[in-house]
Amino acid sequence: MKKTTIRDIANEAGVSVALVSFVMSNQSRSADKVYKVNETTSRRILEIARRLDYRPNKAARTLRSGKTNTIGVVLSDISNKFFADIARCIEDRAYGYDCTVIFGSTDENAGKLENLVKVFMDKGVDGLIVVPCVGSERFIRSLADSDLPLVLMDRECSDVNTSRVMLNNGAALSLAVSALADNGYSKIEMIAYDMRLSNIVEREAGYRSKMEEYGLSDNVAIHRIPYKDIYGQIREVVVSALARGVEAFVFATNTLTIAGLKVLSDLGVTVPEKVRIVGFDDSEAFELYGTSITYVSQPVEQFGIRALDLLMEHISGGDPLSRKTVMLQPRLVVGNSSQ
Amino acid sequence: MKKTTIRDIANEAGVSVALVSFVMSNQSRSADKVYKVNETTSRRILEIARRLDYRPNKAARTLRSGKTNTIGVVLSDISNKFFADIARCIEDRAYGYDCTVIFGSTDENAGKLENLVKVFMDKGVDGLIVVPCVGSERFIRSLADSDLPLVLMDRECSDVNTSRVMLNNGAALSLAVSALADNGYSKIEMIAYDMRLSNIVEREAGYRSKMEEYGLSDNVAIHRIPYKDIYGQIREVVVSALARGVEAFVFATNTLTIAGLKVLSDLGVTVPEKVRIVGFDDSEAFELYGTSITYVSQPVEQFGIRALDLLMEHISGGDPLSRKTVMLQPRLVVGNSSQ
DNA sequence: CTGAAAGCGCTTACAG
DNA sequence: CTGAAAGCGCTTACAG
Repeated sequence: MKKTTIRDIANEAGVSVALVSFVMSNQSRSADKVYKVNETTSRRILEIARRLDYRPNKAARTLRSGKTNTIGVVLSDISNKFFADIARCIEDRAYGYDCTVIFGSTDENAGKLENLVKVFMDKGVDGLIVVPCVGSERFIRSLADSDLPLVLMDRECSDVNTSRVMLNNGAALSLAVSALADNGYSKIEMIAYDMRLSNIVEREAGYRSKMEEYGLSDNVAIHRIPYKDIYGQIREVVVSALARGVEAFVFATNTLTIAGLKVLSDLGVTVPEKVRIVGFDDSEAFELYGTSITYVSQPVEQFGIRALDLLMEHISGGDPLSRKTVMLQPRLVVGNSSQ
Repeated sequence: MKKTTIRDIANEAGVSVALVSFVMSNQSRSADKVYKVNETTSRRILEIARRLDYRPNKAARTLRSGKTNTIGVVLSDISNKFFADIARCIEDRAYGYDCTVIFGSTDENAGKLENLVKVFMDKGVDGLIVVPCVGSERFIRSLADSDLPLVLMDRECSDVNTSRVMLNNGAALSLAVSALADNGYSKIEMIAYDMRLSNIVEREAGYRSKMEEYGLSDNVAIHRIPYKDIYGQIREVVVSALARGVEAFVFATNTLTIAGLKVLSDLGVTVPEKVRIVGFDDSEAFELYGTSITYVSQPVEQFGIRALDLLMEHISGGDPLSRKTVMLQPRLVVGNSSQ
């Protein structure tokens, strides 16, 4: 019941282990490739391998070759729907690359991020996909300077020469503002996070510049909510904004959108009669809300797919100068909440 | 810039690699343990290791010892909130065991499950946590007969001698029925899946027996929805049930609950005025629904924690006769939807 | 208490 | 076209 090794096959076939190894590795190449190995021998070896149910020992292969066929993905929180969806896409696509994936969640904590990356490197990964968090910039820069292939996702990190896949965050909030301004609303306020994450910063910039474009500079108001007690914080903001006669809210993230809708619902403020909103990201929660939600949609699956493809490109050589930035475009889904 | 190995340390310290290896592995034991190695030497070796930033090569260690410090977790779909939450718990807890986790999603497809398990075994895992799916019973039985530690989660698989962590599914639906019957409702119908998953079957049994307990056998009605086009299927069921004068619905899963609420909302059937419902699992979507939902709550984090603990117990020896079944208890969260 | 040596299973030059 | 051999970095008996 011991696992069969390359040596067992060699004995059985009466050839050297080297030849078996050669045949086995060529096997995984293109099917139409003509082996340089004698075809009869090769066929015999393959046959024996199948009969003995040969499974290459990955640890030995890794030790020898240095390749692990494993990649590490460091994201904020895998139980968050956005990242869970991305994780799923990466998992599926990695399968095609004959590659397994290990995930880690940072909870927006730079220390955890650093630690996770170290654990993954110790474990042995061929490359890393990382969602930066506040405070991790320096570490990520040093990481990029090492020779481990790296792809950044969802959030920028300045002065890092590597590939990345990002959302056009400015465009996302421009779409949100336009959706409301085009319906004649001008008192549009933004609810964002306190955190200085690049994507949040860019979304704020998108909001601001679009407001200016509509000549609404004087109405610009960005509310930066601390990461804890979101509901309570938003409630305060909403109450005072309503008192000032706000006409609409745009939200910087999905979590903020849900919390905002919950607040409005609890306050008995109907949408879109009393106030208009444009959300961020889709959510199954929207379906149970009374009115259909207008929201900015991200091509979630593209995050995973493109990031993995870029990483694989790095891993399989590819000159370091060919680093690419993939900019994903947001899309507006129009519902009644912005009418 | 090459990675430092045990040999570099040995050279630097003027001792054998064996001694270094011995010191390094003892180091990871209890801190108060007195080394049998000369303390000065040991200290010097440790010091050099730190100075040279020594990181043990996991592949070499695995090749030699056969241990990978990796476990595989096979679940339905990691982008599903329930499983994503579990994944997160397992990830966090595995860290404490100095162990990494690889996840795989079956999409309720026995072929995928089988394939994933094989990939994980080839990759090398010390153990497996598996959520069975319909049709995977035979394969899982054969898996349990191999010597790879295995823990079943969320769903049963008969005749498998291994540990498992399950929800008391019967009790879950009993709670749901009681919540409604105690409020005087008797025409309570259940919406479940077509799939013959053990947890669904047990939930149906729980519904049925509780109805009988209340003397409502004649009102028992279980609607089994196919896995595709859930919304459309539920809509048909709901419309005809309403025509028959149904008073309440109980749902077998979270997805069904959300879809059901959506259908009711679209039909303009208000809850609890026109019909009462008890849902399954919490969801952020409930927060945006007009009335608070009564639902059966599962201790989600316990699934991950207990399953991992059981698996680790298997892995670190533990006699095969001590297989345990952990039965998690559901809890009823009362809202207005059942009043 | 410490060292020399074998070996885990594979791949990769290097001969022939 | 095929084989003998070295070596990836570690751990584990076995000597001394």
